[in-house]
Amino acid sequence: MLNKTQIRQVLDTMEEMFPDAECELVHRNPFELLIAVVLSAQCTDALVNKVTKDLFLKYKAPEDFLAVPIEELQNDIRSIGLYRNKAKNIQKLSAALIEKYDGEVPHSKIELESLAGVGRKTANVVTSVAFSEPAIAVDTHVERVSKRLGICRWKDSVLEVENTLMRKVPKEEWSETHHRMIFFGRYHCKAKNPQCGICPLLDLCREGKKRIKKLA
DNA sequence: AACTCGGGGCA
DNA sequence: TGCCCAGAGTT
Repeated sequence: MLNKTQIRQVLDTMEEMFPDAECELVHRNPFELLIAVVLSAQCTDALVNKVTKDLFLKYKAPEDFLAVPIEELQNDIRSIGLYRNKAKNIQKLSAALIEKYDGEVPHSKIELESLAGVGRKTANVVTSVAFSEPAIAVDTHVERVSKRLGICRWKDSVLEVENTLMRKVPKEEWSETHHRMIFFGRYHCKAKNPQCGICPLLDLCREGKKRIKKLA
């Protein structure tokens, strides 16, 4: 297991590799952010950005999503995949916002997770990005990278990975850490073809060294 | 813990 | 073509 000093090195190196690692969603208001993140499940953020660009010209508030038949909403988000579930969730979620939260996006993770289509990761991202409450949303990239590097154990659950990261990373860096690890995982420490041969973190990486030895 | 939804992107 | 994706809900 990596100690705090080693994790410090890891994060600094990731920042050098991906200096621009930041979420484009930062510039949205809380409602648009929530919708965008719900839509982003199992598809790339590039695609989400493309779709939401037009989407938010038409739908600006929860009422707007309820004003159309579900087939129309489905069609508007069709290219994003999983669109039937997502359209249904967005209408349910919009109704809940109006009924329970006066049309506003709630701030607490518990309330957010009670909304249709919003799970732990989405709630983390929204509280972190929209309300500046520190959080580390553990997705597949963060989990894989943490396990390969030895920041946590292989068999750790998502929740354990999250707790370990929160314990070992200073709170004010949780949000950046999340984005750095995602970029690192997506473009470098890939699930299928990790770039261990050219990885500046190889010396620190348990799995990477194993992998290199195996290839040799 | 495993399965499903699903079109787009990439090899 | 086939495989995977910045997930959540259900069984």
